[in-house]
Amino acid sequence: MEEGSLNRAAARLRVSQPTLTRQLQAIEQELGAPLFERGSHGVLPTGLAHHLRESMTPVIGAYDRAWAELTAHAHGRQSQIRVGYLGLSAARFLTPVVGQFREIHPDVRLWLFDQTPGEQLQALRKGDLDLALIGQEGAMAGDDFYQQRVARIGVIAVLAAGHPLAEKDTISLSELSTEGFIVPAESAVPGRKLWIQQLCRKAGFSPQWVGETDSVTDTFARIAAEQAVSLLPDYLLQTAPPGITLMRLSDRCAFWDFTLLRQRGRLAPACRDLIRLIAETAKAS
Amino acid sequence: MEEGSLNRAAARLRVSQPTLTRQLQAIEQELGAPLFERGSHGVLPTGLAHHLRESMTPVIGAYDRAWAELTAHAHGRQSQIRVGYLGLSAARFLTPVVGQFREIHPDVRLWLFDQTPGEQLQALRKGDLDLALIGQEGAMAGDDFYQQRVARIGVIAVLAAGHPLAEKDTISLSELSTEGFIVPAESAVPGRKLWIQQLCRKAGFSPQWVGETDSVTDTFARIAAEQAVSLLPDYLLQTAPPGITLMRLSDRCAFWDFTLLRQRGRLAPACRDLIRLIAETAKAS
DNA sequence: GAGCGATTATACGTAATCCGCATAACCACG
DNA sequence: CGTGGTTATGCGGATTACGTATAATCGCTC
Repeated sequence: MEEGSLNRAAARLRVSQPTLTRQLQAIEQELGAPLFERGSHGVLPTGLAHHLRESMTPVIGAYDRAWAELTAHAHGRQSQIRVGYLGLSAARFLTPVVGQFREIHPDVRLWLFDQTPGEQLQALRKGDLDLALIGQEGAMAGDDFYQQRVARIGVIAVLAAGHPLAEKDTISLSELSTEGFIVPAESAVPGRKLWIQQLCRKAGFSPQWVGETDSVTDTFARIAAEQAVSLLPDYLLQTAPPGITLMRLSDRCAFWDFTLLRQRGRLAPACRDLIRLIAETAKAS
Repeated sequence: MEEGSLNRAAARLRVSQPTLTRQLQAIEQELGAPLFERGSHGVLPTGLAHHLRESMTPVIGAYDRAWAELTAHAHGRQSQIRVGYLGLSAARFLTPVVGQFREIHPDVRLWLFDQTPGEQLQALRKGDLDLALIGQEGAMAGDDFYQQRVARIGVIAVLAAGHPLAEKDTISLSELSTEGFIVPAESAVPGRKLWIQQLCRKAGFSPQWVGETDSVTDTFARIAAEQAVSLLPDYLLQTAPPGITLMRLSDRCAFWDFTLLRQRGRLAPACRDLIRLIAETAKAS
């Protein structure tokens, strides 16, 4: 259209004139109508040609931009990192890291999403997250993502404040063998029930389930109301609400693995730095 | 990504597995990073693959929609017709047609653009118009568009109300031979000056130019102020403002061709109907 | 531990595609 | 009626792309 002549257009496109003629014929045949009218003076665009240019120019632009973004990503120049985390773990593991990371990579946008482990896994599967910070329930993800243990932390028992065991100084897992356990729903925290089950098995008993909840707040409320118990990772130690007593388990074998899941594939430098910072912070604490 | 296996994906895409493997390798090489991690269990998508799907899905969707629209256009199923017209000619030639057309093609969107002939030509060249309704200045478009004379109408002289010739009953072109002519700028109405020049030549004289204007309103104002004259198509006969007298020329050879320009290429049925209606209306009036 | 079933990667021959050169056909203009 | 411009076409060669057959690998089961 700009040259008004297949000859000149072919020269500009670095192909021969017969080639361009045939390519044009192919498109016209596929469309079902001519794009140019030929004459001894050259070619004149039809309305269809104008229409094609108008509608395809933005498509090509969008493609080029997307491709540029993709190659940048492929070469490790990531413009954003999307991290999912469990709200209550952020204070200890994530908050201190954000500032340091921004200093190293001020041009990389850091998105933080407060999500349950179940939501994080779903987001990873959809490709909406690059990194997920969850407990060892990450094992439920199977081989779909890379896993890395960031820290191994203790376990605390959750008791109603008036519970007899709440009066003691220390508590061991076996003392909970006759209690009723409350666990979060499998959809919210996949694998948590299994984890408690295995812990109890090590302590020599099989836990008795008395209910499922949707959130930590809900867990606390029901434990206070129903005199039930549960087990949680110990970063929640300082967050006991009124009516709830949190006690660290004395069992050595009772631990909770803080796990980082990341999307498969090459690790961008920025992402590597972020993971390093998180791992260091977790180890130090 | 949906199948989790090159074998199953190849079957779905109706190609052989080696072919799909090589196509994937080609894209990965061009990107510079793998899209999948291979294993004996099948393939697992990397973060880059997720990114690619996220960014390319809308591009492909936009392409498909644009292509569908294009083939529809190519097969004559046009969803819109964009018509440029000269504001003052609409009442006589275009307004009556719009209603009739809407009855025949209620699903075709009719866009009407009030533009000077110069703007219309420019819009045609950009592909922003399908049809243009102008005077015989359309000849200036050269071979870029199809031309069709819609009607041949008379010419009127524009005189200041106090002008001596304004007192007469009839007027012929030769009586204007000593007057000063005002014409619209070439950019606004290309060819108008040439047309007047040729008319005067037929009448045996060469017109004397005293100024250029940007609009009909401006033309009227300057003619009233400067006692100049001009020539216009006679559909403006009823629109004389105070201080202006409009008189039909008695010369038989003085006429103005009302011309329809249309984009090159196949003529869609809806567009053909619209043109037919315009031509009939013009002929009847 | 051997074998089976599944996976992806590679080798190779063939078929199809695509390109450029040469040339034909056409037109406007002088 | 040639001449310089245009686009279209025939043809040979090089490249590409595909499918079949096969290799290499891995996990699972017996």
